[in-house]
Amino acid sequence: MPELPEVEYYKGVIDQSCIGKRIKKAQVLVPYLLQGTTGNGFARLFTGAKLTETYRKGKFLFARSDKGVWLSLHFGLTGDLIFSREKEIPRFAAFYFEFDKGMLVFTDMRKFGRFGVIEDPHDFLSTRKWGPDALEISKEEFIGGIGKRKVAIKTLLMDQKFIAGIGNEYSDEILYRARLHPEKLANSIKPEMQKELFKISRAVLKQAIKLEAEREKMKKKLFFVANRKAGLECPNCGGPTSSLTVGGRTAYFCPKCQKK
DNA sequence: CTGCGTGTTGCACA
DNA sequence: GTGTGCAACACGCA
Repeated sequence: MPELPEVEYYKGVIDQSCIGKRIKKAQVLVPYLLQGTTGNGFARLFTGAKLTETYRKGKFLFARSDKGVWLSLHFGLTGDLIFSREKEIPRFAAFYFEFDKGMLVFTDMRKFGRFGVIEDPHDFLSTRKWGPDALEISKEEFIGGIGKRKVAIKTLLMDQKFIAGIGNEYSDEILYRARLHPEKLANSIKPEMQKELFKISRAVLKQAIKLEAEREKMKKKLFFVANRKAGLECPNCGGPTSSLTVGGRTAYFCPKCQKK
């Protein structure tokens, strides 16, 4: 679930509720998901600290502490970040920061997410060879990449080393809007459509951010993000939607509207 | 009970 | 180097 728009929303959660406030207590509940230090080390590092700024790239989120390190977050499949004013600790909480009024909680039911302590986000990302963020990549780089890769366009859009931030759901939405078949080879896309695809990618992500990546709000406007099933009525042609495995992932699309 | 899945990594193979 | 396919991670749900 958490792709670029969701992570951007989580960035806002920290920005609006946590920046500049003293962390009264930091606690790790699922050390299995923690990287770069131990549960105790993490607790010691953040208890008494203040978060000073956040930075998102692709599906990664970072928050700087005034003690000179950064918190790194990756949401995996089911990671979630909430600011809660309740007393009890939410189910599946992996760690929390307690503030004067409320707590920031990272939950992850399926435990594919990760959190940790790092020195510097840029070093961290460059060692993993992450590509530019989907909202920051230049038109030239986007088009250049598409032109020379002989892979299914869906696979390329989801390739984090090409562009960071787009996952299975938003890639389906982008291709639906561009009327491109998910299996169409990237290097077979015509120049006009390359430009169009660049525009549409940005538009889809920005629209989702505007809707706070909320399923309910996206239901009508981002059809394949919110509706992941075959046999549904395509909002455009009324025909049934279909599914296909592309690059090991399930693609939902409309076979009538999206041609190779 | 079986199969499936929103993400990433690593590895075998063509 | 390029690209593909799969397994693994953990867990709820249909």
